[in-house]
Amino acid sequence: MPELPEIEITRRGLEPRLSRRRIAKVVVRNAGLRWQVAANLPRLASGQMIHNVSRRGKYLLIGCGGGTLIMHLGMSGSLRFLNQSVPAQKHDHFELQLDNGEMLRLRDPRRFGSVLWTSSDPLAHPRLRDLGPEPLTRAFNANWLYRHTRSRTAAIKQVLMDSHVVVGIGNIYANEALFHARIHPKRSASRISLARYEKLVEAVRKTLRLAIKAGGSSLRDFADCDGNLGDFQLQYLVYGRGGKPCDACGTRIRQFKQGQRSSFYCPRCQT
DNA sequence: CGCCAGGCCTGCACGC
DNA sequence: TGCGTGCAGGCCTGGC
Repeated sequence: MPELPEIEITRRGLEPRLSRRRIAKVVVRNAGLRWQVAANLPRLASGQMIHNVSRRGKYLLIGCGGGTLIMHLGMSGSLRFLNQSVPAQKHDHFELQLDNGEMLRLRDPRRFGSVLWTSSDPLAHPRLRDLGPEPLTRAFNANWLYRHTRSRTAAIKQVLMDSHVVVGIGNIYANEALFHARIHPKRSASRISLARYEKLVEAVRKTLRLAIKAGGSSLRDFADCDGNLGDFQLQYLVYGRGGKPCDACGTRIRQFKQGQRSSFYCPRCQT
């Protein structure tokens, strides 16, 4: 489900309600996530005071006094605050019970998500240390993209979705951003000018900001940690619109497979 | 039944 | 030899 906007929406919901709370108990109902949840994680995280909730790419970082809980929502994960008396359902795999009777529960039908614990610098964790810049910071800019694509033959869409180049952009937002930048998803990344990369950087930022503002995209099951749905799917200009007319010129939106993912573009607007 | 779905790691083959 | 790179497969469940 979640790309950067959805994770950021989740983070904003978690921060005020987790900060300065103590983890009373950790419950692992099903350790079989993307990576097996470590057997000692409940012992390490229990009793910890939570200081802050941050985000790195699509990873949520719950910063505690003695370490950091790192969570990834995979394709189908979502987090929800519930009263501890609410019974767990089939795909509820993990929960943090807090010292105020509240509980944060992870639901993830496909189990591509993960829950990790590190007692050292979370940014040095093997899953995080090689990640590219955050797209909403100045470290992500046209020069960076230009430099990193000189020797690459890959298509620009696949480069945008490569978390070593830039984090947080998944299939939906890659499609949408390329439409805004008027760049064909199949265009070789090495054959894009610096000027066009300037446009693309702005398009990525605009797309992500608008999505965050709309509460993210709720296609099937994404909801924030209070169960509220996002609206951004109503603003899609190409994603999921194969065969429908382009908003800008009326040409039919085309769809094709690129690296096993669906790509959508307007053959007239995007070159 | 087959295909599709918001992610991303791993292993392999290739070319420099 | 050792890389960076590109590509396919795999992990899962659910919905159409």
